[in-house]
Amino acid sequence: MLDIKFIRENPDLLKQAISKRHYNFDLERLLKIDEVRRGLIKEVESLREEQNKASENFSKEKLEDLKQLKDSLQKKEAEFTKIDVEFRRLMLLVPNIPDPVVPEGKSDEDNVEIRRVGETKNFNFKIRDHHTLLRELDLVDLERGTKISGFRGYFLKNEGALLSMALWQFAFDYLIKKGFTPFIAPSLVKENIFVETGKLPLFREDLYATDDNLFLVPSAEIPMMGYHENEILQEEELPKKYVAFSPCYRREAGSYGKDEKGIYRVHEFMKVELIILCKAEHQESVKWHEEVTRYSEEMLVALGLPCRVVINCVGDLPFGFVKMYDIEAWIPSEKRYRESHSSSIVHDFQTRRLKIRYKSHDGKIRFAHSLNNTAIATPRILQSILENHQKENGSVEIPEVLRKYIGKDVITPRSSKNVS
RNA sequence: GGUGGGUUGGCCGAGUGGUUUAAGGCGCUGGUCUCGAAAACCAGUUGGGGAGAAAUCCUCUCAGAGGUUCAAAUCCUCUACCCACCA
Repeated sequence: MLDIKFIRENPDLLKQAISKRHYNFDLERLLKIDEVRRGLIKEVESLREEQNKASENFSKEKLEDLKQLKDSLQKKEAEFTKIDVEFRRLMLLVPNIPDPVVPEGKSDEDNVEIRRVGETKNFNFKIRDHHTLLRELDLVDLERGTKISGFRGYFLKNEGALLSMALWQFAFDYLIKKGFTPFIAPSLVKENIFVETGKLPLFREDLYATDDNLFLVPSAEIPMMGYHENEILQEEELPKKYVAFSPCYRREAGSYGKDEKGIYRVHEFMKVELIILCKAEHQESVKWHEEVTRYSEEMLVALGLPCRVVINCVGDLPFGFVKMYDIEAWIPSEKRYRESHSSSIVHDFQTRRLKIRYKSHDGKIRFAHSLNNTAIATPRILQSILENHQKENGSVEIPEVLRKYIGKDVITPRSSKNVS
């Protein structure tokens, strides 16, 4: 949510943002309602003042006057409530303003490359794609996954399971060294937190709901942003740097037919996510954004995965975000980079809804800025790891940094394994 | 699942319809005193909203929502959470 005062004072900026996003929103109507609402606040409050004063000097003779006063106050309050409900409904539909550097565009195809990191390998043999490697190395069971979970279901097994846990542990270890506090976050979360993080009321079709008014989170961003809901922090406490593991659930509505095979696009996956709460300055947000994006790149480099960073175009920029980078890992079989990470600047869009504030050194209370960034997402990243580290004989070398967690160097094909 | 008790400011805690502008204490901040500190004393100390150039004024905020009343921390209803006991 944006500040209504900001909207009121910068209607043109917001109009630009709305048209840049090709978003349908009647700003004039919001501004009109804001004006009417403020007029009603004034009227209601002056009636209350009158009533407070009259009640202090209560006498039985004036009872009839007081009753009339109460009556007109209640009518005015009802009028206000009606406008206020509409005002708040509209405020939840106002999108965040994209950073001026965000390029125009409709979909991820219009994202713009910023840099490439690492060298793509030239294989001097015919490479296997990750579907083949997963099958031959017996790392995933899609048939039984579908039997149990339905479409896009999967079981990770053998080194597929071990590699996943090693990746989470690797990401945790790496980020703890960078000063992040580790968490395991809840993945069943109340509706209001989804509203406050900007995932509702729009985009309900992307979420799994339960019968208990709880929703399954698409990212630990949701519970971790809720963590400090309704709190006032001290400026010295910032930045808050959190790294959280959680299962993630996405209905992938509207992606029928996309990536139907394999483990790239699934309904349930695991993710290590980091969030940062920092001072309410754009430069501070930018600084941390660049910083945490680099952490993710460094982890990919350590895993031996070439990648590139793209800046997402407006069409691929979520409703509440200001600026987003995707990091895409190299997929040798497709000869292209594919999204494995997202790193975003949110400014105070979520913290304003969540009422996460801090008291700054000048004594003012401000809404903190927030950022979120993928540290590692499994099983998606396995695709890139398996393909990039495959050898001619069909085995896959385990990235050096993960070996200590798994206790072996190479994953060998099932045929040469002693499988029970 | 059932019954009872509870939820008050940063913290503890008083308060059962109208001088409560929420007593008192602790903590914190500033000041006086002091070479400096402690103690003592004085003052300040939740957060939101509206009007205003500002000073300031008004309004809401006692778990949350609604209700009764001229008037609600206080009475009523519902919800959430905590504690105890029962099944």
